[in-house]
Amino acid sequence: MVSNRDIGRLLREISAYLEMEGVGFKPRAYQKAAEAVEAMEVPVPRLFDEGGAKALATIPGVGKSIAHKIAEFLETGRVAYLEEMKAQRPVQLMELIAIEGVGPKTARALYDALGVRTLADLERVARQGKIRTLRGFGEKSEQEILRGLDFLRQHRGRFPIGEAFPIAYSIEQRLRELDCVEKVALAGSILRRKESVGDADILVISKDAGAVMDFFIRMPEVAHVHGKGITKGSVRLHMGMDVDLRVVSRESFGAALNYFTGSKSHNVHLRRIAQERGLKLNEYGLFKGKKAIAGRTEEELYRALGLPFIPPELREDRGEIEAAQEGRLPQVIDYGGLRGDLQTQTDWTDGKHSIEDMAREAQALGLEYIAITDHTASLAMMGMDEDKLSRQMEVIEALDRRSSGIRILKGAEVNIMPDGLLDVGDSLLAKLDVVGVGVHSRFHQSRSQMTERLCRAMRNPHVDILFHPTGRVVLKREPYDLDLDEILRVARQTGTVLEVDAMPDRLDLKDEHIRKAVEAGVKLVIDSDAHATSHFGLLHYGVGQARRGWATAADVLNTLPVERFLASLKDGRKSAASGAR
DNA sequence: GCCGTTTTCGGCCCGACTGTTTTCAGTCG
Repeated sequence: MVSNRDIGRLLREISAYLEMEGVGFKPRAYQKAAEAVEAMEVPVPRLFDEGGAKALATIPGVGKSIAHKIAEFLETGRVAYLEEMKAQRPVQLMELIAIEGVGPKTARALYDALGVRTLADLERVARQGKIRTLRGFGEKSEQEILRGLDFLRQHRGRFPIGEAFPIAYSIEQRLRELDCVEKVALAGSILRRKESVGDADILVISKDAGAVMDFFIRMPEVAHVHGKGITKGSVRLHMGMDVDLRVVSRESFGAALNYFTGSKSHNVHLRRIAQERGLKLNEYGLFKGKKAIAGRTEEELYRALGLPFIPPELREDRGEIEAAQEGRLPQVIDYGGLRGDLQTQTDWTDGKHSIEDMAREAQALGLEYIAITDHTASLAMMGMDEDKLSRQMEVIEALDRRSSGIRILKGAEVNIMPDGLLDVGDSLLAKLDVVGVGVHSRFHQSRSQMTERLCRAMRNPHVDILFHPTGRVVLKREPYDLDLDEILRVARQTGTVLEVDAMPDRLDLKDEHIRKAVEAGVKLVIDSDAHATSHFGLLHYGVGQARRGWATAADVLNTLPVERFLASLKDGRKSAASGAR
């Protein structure tokens, strides 16, 4: 089953190879087409089934040529055009450019001069000191590449939750529909909502294990079957991830779910507690001697151990068991708990859809308010200058007056300059409902510079929210070097809200940072950072992340109705005074 | 390769930053 994401990836790959060849403008066309495909609500394969290549060409940014390549991909699983380019320069380009600082041109230079085709080749020539001898490269670029390789290696074989979850979820849904399946559940680190996972675990109860296994290993996304028995099947998917399926008994379901969900250290701790009570805990149940005293459900299991149910997102043995024993386990925020979204981009800058479309979709998903936060001027690629922002504010006001059922707030994603000043003047900021600020350049400042930069921005009395506060990218880039304690102190002092960016490749703040923020009494919001209507559906990743950070609804301001939300922002008194009340 | 109330050719988000140069190419957002 080919997803829009798969097609997007294909188009990006073609774009990268074209860029490596130094072709002009085409890479950009494929890039845009990839973005459009990924932003589509309708599955592109269905579009193709119903209307052929002609229907594909109705996608904005997809013309005749790209439509035919998508069609070829859907029909044959490959694209000759891409294969030819690969034959021309047989480098594993997507792997190589996954390293930060390495792009298609660098990959080409390394191939042409040193024959680098794979990450292993790259590491070898870097260690041999050959890269620094090339024209245009030096010692620093060689070090940078080695650092990038190191980072990649630490995360090898891991998949961002944004890739792993949809596939696992889709498999779970299909298993659920089988007649022979009584119950099915996702387990493992996906259930714990870890930001990246190594594999997917799925449990089922079934009278006909053989039939379930047969279905499982014949799913269209299966590339290789590692093994298939009566209770366990294991496959490798085309996208590289392994999925394990286990058929368990009704009596053991809760125990198995607990065992396979982990984390390992959480389980070890639970088994120790069982031991202290003269019990034995394993994947089949909780036993007193030979007699099972719990195991059908996780609730039952925890209760028998003298504990309240501990949500999977908390099971890292980071104090959750002690908290549960002492009755101070937090009531973490619900997946349906958000009423608003405070970071959305539209076609006024780099978003795909109009303000109206975004508002309509947000409303359809049950949100009560959204802030439109397009980029500001100094983002060279696309930002709005003050005139354009002013015009947009008028448009938003008019739309908001006309709309019913959803409140549309005037906002901006204001750029924080290297010195901590903003690229929009205070008088205009004062007129916005929601001012978000973020860093988009000069990531490599010193720790003290970056810390002071963010603190200075937060001290601006109009700044409400610090967007994606640490700049990290899952499996690709560590947070900026900054003093988080100082950031939290100033956030608390100034009443600045920190964002949990729900985009699955950002998930910024990290879970441990959220927990620190919660402990410091700093308020949070969870935002989609939507650049298309389909992105509102990603908010649950942010909620999962917040749950991993022990955040309750009270810690997350966009669980509030809109007026109370606005009133709890830094300049809330202003809003409350001027707003309808 | 795509697109068009400046349409079927000639444009295509572009500036900051870095490391390498001594005027620039590549990457990033």
